Amino acid sequence: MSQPSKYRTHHCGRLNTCHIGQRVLLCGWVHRIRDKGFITWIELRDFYGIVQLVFDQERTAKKTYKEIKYLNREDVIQIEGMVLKRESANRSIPSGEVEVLVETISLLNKSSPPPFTIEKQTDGGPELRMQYRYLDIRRQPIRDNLVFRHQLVQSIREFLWKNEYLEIETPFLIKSTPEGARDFIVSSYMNKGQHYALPQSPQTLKQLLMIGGIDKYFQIVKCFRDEDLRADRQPEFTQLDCELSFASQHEIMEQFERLLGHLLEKFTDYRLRPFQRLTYDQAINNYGTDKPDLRFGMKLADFTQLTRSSGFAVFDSQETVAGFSVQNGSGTSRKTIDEWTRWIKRPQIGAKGLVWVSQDLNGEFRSSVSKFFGLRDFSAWFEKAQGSKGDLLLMISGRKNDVYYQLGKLRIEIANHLQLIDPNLFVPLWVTDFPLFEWDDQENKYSPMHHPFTAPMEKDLSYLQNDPLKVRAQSYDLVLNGNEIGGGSVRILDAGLQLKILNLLNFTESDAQDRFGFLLDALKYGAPPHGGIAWGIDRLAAVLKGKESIRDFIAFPKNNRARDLMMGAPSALTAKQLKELQ
RNA sequence: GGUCUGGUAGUUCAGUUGGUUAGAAUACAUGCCUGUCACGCAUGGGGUCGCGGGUUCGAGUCCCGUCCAGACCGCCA
Repeated sequence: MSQPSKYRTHHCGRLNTCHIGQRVLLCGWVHRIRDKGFITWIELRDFYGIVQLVFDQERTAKKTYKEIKYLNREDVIQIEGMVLKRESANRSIPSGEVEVLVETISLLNKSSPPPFTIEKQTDGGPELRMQYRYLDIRRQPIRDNLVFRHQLVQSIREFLWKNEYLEIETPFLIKSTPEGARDFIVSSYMNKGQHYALPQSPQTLKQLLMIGGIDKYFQIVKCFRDEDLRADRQPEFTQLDCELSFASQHEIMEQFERLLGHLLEKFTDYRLRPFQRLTYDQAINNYGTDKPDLRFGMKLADFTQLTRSSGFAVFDSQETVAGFSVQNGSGTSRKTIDEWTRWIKRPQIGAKGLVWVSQDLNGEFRSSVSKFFGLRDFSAWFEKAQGSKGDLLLMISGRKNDVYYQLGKLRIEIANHLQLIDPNLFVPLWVTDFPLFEWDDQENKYSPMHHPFTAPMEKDLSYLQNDPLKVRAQSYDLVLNGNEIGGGSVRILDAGLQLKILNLLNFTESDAQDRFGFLLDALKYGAPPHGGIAWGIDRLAAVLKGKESIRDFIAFPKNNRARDLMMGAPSALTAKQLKELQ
């Protein structure tokens, strides 16, 4: 047994009927005061929960009873008293059957009135909560999120340790690479005029570990990208980074499917394995996105051939006509359809309009395009979209890529609107067979869909020279409920092929040597076949709790503009600091 | 870089067609209350209507600019 604490003998939230009759010493924050005149209750809160303290004119010493008049919310106090069974229990908290009759109280530290209430449902807005993040962390929901994140990370570590993965730290001060995201730059005082970059991911380093003979590596590590933020994107974020030697794509996927399956079983009601698998093309053609949410239906269907030469210019003039059917949607009001139409015409989505066909329960069709199409057309479309009586068909025309993107977005919007998504459901899947490259319109060049070290599929190697966009990659994404939570690939093993890929990505031979020479060299010295995967830990935690924003799963997040509102970072350097770097 | 929404009491918000002294809830302070648990009741203090300019007899309200916050697009190998 360790020494008894000078501060406390028990934790507030953990007191229960077992402790009745015991004298206890407790510490915590004054959560709420209910002063009834003859009797006063104070809710005392610590990390473990809340317990009710009781003071009254009969049982409490006059001196103590006077002292509590000066207490305020969030004051830090220590009390000594006796645990009693409550006259009227509060079933909504674990300690609700007992209360502590206080004998002595001491004020350990005074608190100013907090700018927002420290409650489950606080009255504070997001900006204020960020500015006083330490107060926000006192609130149960944020504390629960941090506890959950801890448990998640512990479970991942446990699993990987058992499977002989070695946890190795890689450096944060590394060399800047011009591909990919914008680097955060760190100046060097020892090497004036030169700069480190913070890693966007330990990608090259973990490959070098494999070349160094490490068999299985993992790291739970911060990564840094100086790009604009989103609700699910922070400039510094935590990755589970893994790499394996002598492992095929199949084996890597199998292992990490087991890991996610294990986590889902531990933290959710989900039990189903194996995970579904879709190729990139299937994902796009069926769901309009490479990270589909499979918790609901509404698969996309292509109507281009079925609508040709009808005289309806909106369809005839466009590359693609596609859509999906909404089950039991035939009763949808014009007002709602108009809302969806407006939603999809917003500049962020960019559709030109929305065509609808509804079939009521008697099989009668109504449509916004009845002038151009008839019963035979409508029936054929419904059949294609696997719709039936009582359903509503929604269609968009335009350029193929745009149409599928827009339908993908609309599909999710409607599922949310109609509450088709069961929040307790978790549907993971793998997406494979990604293209190795995509065409970058702005820069007018190829860019890697994953990263430049991803191995092409061997059967597609012949396209590399003449039709690089046809080359598929040995890469895979792990998707959960419409969120990309991980991605990985088998890596290029051959220095010559690696150089060739870098050339295709507009690196001259000397650029490639300058930036990635260390890796190209290392590949010449017996690199083992290897590959790996990286997961976004912040996002995984948020998705498992059914939340869109990752900010409440990070103790001290940054805001929309990458600012830390609490400490006021980033900020200007002093003249002295700047001078030292020159 | 762009689109949209918002900024009024410590906090969350309402504020009509431009018109008297800008409201509510909550928080805070004081008092009352014999078992509360979001306790209740009474009273009170609390405002640079983000900032700058313009229109007007008159602006929280209309116009222009700007700053800040949030969501999204671009971006994020």
